[in-house]
Amino acid sequence: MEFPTIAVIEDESIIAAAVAARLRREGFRVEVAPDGPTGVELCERTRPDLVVLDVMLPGFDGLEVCRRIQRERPVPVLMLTARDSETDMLVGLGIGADDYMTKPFSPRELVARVRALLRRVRKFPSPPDTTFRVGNLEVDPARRQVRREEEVIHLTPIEFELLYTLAARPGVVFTREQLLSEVWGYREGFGGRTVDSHVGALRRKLGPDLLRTVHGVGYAVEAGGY
Amino acid sequence: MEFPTIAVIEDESIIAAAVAARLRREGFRVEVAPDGPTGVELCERTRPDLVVLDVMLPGFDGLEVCRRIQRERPVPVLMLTARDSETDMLVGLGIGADDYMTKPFSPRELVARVRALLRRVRKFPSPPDTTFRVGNLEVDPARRQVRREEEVIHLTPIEFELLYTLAARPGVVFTREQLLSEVWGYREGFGGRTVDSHVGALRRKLGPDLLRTVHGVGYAVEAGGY
DNA sequence: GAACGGTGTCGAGATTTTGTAGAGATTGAG
DNA sequence: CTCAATCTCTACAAAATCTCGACACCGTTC
Repeated sequence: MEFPTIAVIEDESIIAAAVAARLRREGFRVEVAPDGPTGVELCERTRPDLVVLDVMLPGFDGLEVCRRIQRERPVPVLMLTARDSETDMLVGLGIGADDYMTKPFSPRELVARVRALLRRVRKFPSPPDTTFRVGNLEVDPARRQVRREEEVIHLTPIEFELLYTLAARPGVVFTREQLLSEVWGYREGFGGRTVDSHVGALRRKLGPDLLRTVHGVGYAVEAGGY
Repeated sequence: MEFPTIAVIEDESIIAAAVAARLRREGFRVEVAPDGPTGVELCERTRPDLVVLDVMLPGFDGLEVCRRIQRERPVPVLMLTARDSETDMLVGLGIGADDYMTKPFSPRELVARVRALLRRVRKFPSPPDTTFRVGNLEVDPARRQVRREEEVIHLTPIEFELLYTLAARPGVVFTREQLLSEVWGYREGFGGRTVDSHVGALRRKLGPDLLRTVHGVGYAVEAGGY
């Protein structure tokens, strides 16, 4: 059984990277193109099941790309816009996009909408949000819950996302920058000790041994069930 | 399967050498050019998958180079700048670079960003951060860990980098200068017994036989499994 | 085997990085 | 609007790490 392929057409690499990483982690196959022409070519070649498309692109813009790929065959398009007013304008124009998101957006929201769109066309099942274990914890993305011995541990949204991101690849070290872009989605002028604070919060709630600090690099969850 | 080619356009040879050596060690193919015109010519000829580009170059500067190679075909560009303010200016100008690094930078960070950019384009897989063995040690770059019989040996960031650099080419002798530029990234007015100290620390932690002193030259890891 | 420069080692600051509490901003519900 | 929850970020303390000089020792050369 093949899971859906998503094409991401977006020129700002930091956004493209965050979106792609997130979608891959959720189990989708992802292809990325940095401009209009490449994007169209990519869609022709890989025939994705859904397209995430920035309106503002080098080459020719998102509207043109949308038109061209829809000309080939119908495919759901989720369009990224810079401002709400831009969205209104596009809707007014009757462009064939199926959903819109305004930047900045959270990666989680994007995944939710991708799943919703795919559900709507119902051609493919989305990859499941499987519950998995790390140490003595159960991480349940569908319910956005973490449990220890049947006991639900309350986490805030960001705490959950952070844990989910790290725990999905035990032992792998993530830099603060990577975490910012994967968990928060890129927004600029951002940083400070924010990541550290949330790591601290997780340690308070989950115990001090789950999250390992890698001095000078970043954080990782303990690989060996700690 | 071919791994990506990286073009490095940088006039300070000590930096160019360090960057090239490091990227090659990670498994990339690397081409170097020392000035703008040569750089453009190099890109046309070798069609690299990514360009590392100094802003300050003889001939014509990085901006011009960036424009010219992008005119040919889209290719991710990682730009090196001397100061943060310079980065801000470039971002403001909307030059088509995909990421920026301010000197001095650590070679490790550069590799991380190169990998991130390539992951985005996903046309080519980066060479893997594979775990390898040297003697009875396992060196695991993704986890930034060294293990002996499943036992993790804690190394500081510099210790890890130093070992990684030396162990990646067993038997090859590195001078202190080479190590300074490959491990530390070049900074001037630097030296003293710093390298020796860290070699000492490694010997304490890993045993006295792994690192061989080559009198009057430098250090190497024992080639034959010691 | 004496002289000389290279090397091993220790440890004292200096520096960098991290942990953490809490103020203020922000968001969302009612 | 008010209240509660959550988030960001500053400030400071604590921890980890780094640099480099002093000095003893070693290798090489003559």
